Amino acid sequence: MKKPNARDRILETAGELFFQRGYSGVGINEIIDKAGTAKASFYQHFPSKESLCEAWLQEMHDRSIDYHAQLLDSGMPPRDMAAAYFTRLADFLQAGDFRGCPYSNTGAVSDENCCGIVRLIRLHKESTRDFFRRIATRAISDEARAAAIGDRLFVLYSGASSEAQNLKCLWPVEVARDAAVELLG
Amino acid sequence: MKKPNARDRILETAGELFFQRGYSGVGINEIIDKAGTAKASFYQHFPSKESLCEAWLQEMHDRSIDYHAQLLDSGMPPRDMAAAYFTRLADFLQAGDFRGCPYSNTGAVSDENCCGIVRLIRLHKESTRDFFRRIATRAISDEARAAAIGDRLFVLYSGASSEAQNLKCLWPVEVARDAAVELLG
DNA sequence: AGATAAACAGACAGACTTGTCTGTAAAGAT
DNA sequence: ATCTTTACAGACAAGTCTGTCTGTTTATCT
Repeated sequence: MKKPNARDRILETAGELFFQRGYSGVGINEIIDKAGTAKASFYQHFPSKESLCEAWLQEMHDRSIDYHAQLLDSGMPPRDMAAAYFTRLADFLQAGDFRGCPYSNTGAVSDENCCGIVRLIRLHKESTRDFFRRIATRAISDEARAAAIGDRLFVLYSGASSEAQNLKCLWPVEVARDAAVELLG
Repeated sequence: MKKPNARDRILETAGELFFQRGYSGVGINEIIDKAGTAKASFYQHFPSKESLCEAWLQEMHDRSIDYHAQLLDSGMPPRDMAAAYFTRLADFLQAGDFRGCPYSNTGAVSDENCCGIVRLIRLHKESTRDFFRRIATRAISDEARAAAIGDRLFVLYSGASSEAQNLKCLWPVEVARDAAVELLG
């Protein structure tokens, strides 16, 4: 019987619900019901729904940073790294019912005054761009060309997530993976 | 003094607001206020908010079909067609305060039971994919290869819109355009 | 002029939302 | 044993939302 503290239960439950139905599609009442906590407990740990969202994005971002570092340290050739990344993306999307990128989805419903959320989205996106640039740098000697190819991989990755969500299918990810392999091969 | 009928005013106002702040971020009361109509008039023309959204998506889709046909009939070489398309996308995003793709943004907040909306999003995305495949077919003789490159252009296009929105900048579109030119050149 | 259609104004219902508040129960620490 | 922290339960405020309703005004057509 897992019984972590209330904060962790809230964060985990909110993460699942936010991912599945979007930040604006889930209310606090549902979160605390499913997490089995009282509303007062919620507001003891999070000053607002927005700050809960920030904690969720931050947690995913931390995990993403770990994964990027792990992949870059794996010793694989860059082409295989990119292929592994896209294969994992395909698994992730399929497992999550093609809900796409949580950051982009959250960004689509948060206006400019949610500056904490917007900041985290931008942070994560820039860090993912940087990850792809690092991969490209290992495959391409010309520095400027490597940066351009890295950005290209990043754009392909984003489009693959987005269209897999819209079309509820996997081919955009496969297309992006093939393109990435060609660009790095 | 333009004074179209109430339905047109509602549709135009809703279009601007949906685009700017997202489908779920705009209420009917605001729409009818800004359109200068009564609520009863709204429900005389649209049975629900969802059907208003469908009318909006349909209208944009029709315009998009026209633009695609016009571009394909322009007599430009395929590489220039794609370049023109991405340049226009950049203008569109900049003019609209980097709000990204209305279809993807709407898809991010509509669940599966909004089946009319989901259908239109899928329709539009498939039609855009088809547009890129047609461009690729004119530049690449091998049929299978052309289809694959067309899909790649489509994924680049989607990623460019999405990341231009997230990062509030234009470089993803420029990256996608350069990649498209390379793929077709 | 009289009939018909369309748009007007706006109250209202019912169900949601976030966030605050009061009070209670169960732990662990000194 | 008492004190403090943490969590529980849930009512409540104040506002939002969509959609329905009654009734009035304006315009067009015959």
